[in-house]
Amino acid sequence: MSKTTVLDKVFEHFLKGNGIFQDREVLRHDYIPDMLPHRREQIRYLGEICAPVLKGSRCSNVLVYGKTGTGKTAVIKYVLSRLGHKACELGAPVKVCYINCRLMSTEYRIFSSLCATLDVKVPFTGLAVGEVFDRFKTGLDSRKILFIIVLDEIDALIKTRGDVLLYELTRINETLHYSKTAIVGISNDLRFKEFLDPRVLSSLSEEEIVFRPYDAAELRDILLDRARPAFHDGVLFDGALSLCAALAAAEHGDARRALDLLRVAGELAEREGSEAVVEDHIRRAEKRIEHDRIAEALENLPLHSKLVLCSVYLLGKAKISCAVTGDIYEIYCELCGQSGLTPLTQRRVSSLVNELDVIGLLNARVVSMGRYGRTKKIRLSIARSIIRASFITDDRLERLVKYAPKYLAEISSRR
DNA sequence: TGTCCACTGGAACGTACGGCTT
DNA sequence: AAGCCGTACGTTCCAGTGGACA
Repeated sequence: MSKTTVLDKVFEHFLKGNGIFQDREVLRHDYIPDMLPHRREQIRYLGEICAPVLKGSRCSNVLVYGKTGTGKTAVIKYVLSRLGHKACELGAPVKVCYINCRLMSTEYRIFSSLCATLDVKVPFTGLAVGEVFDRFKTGLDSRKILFIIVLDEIDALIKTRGDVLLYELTRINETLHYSKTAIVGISNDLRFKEFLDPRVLSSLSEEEIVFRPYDAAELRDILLDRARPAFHDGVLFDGALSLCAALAAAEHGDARRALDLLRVAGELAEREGSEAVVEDHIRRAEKRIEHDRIAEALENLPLHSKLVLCSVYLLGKAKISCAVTGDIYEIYCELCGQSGLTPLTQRRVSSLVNELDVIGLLNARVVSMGRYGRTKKIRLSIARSIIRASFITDDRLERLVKYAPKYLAEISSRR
């Protein structure tokens, strides 16, 4: 059968399908609905905090906390978008800039993105950060506006770059004559305040709003609200919806996860030509999401991280389930030799192991083995089959996952 | 109780690179 | 074209560490 025929059939099947979805976009996390159930209190409070800008005064800086999928970003975008409309009606000079600090990982990018909102031109790279900050300040002051800066995932900024940028931003009003700024910081990490300079903290947290996790019943309401426009009538079984809410509630009440589950389950049902989304679809969606997350992480790893992971894989395959840094480094060096690469230093490999631990592909724990030294015990935190399946498609690694390192025999004889 | 192992992890520094300003 | 800057990725150095063992 030619490829075109196969694809034709796929498209035909899709077009003829009974149509599970009415509008699947409603289930994406960046979709902001007209109603945000169970967040009335937070919406009202944030509205009260921001309202002064409509009368030309600066509003307080706000820190917003809550775990992922508790509606922080949605509420803030919702309130600020309404505020923007109202300001427009009244002719109040208000401008809002939303920045995700994890995506804009450097000070330079953050300042240049602030400049972009104000139509101040700065090069993509090449200027000193101080220079970009000065251009931002001058540009802002000349526009005579109230500027609200939303810094989402603000904890990412502190962990990587310290709080110099926040210090500068919180002090900026002292040097502005005609414009004023307010900062809305959003954090998933409740402990992030501990890392802040006290001066920055006191200025940044003039107001605080906490978003507690949703419980299963609340998640159910949210899903119900979204499912109505997302699915055709009678397609979604009640049990499936409840299961979805229960699974997400078990994982710290994450609405984002609940929506993902529902969307993927719908897509599974659609592809199968099912007439309804049932509990089994939800369970399979859960597995699919986890599998995709890992597969994507594996695919995007740099080569040396893949070699480190491959070393742990080979140790696991040889029934050495909990290896130490030294073992892994020996095998990693062997694999480098096999690939004609110069190995990185053990120090660097140790950092790579930590990075793999953070992503959740490895589990690394520092242990002391008495007079046999202090090291890290490292094991895989994902199934070996996933690694094999991913690496086998990579020309450089295909041979290595089948390789039998000489060092393995040495370890086995030692134990 | 002191020694010693096998590292850990912080800090400083080096190199390559892309892109801007002068 | 030279100089400067930020970023990414790496090396080198070294003080610090927890606990088994003599």
